[in-house]
Amino acid sequence: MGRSPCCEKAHTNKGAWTKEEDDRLVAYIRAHGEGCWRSLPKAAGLLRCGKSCRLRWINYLRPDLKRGNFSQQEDELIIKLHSLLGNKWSLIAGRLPGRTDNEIKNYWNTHIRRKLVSRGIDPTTHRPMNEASASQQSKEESREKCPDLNLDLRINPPLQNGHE
DNA sequence: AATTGGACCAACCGCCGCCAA
DNA sequence: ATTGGCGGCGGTTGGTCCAAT
Repeated sequence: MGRSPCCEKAHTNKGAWTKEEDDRLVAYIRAHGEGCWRSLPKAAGLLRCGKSCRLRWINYLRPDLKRGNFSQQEDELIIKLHSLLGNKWSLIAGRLPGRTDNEIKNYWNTHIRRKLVSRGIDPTTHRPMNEASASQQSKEESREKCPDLNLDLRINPPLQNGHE
């Protein structure tokens, strides 16, 4: 038997969020902060599963989100970080203030991947298409190529926005 | 004007690691 | 030492928009 579902699916909404649901979620988190996602929906009066609330908040409702087009600098940074970290979107997002892992993942898949391919660069290995091998070595090389990048990755405490 | 195919993006699914019991 | 619940992550899907035909 698999693990039990994270919530009572029969009593939860799915799909796009309504304005009212957004308002409820924002109001609740402003008042109580990000706490236990599992119990949040009930406490906030939402017919959603906790995971859905968390995702909506992190990817869309958080007040510190930048949104809008990616700048050229962000573009280059994502490519550099991806060459070093691979598909570790959350780590990459941690280096781009105001951007979410989901947003970066989408942006990578729709824009950057194609851009690299059109340049003849393999988006997985970050090497010219005709030398698909030696990906491990490439990581070491790119580390040397990007000494400006602070790769001392660490976990920071959550931003204290003083949930107004 | 209608159709269609691709691009984009929000949201879901399923797995994994951590940690408390 | 084991187990089950939870949060978090990456992959994927599905709906919407828009440009090309």
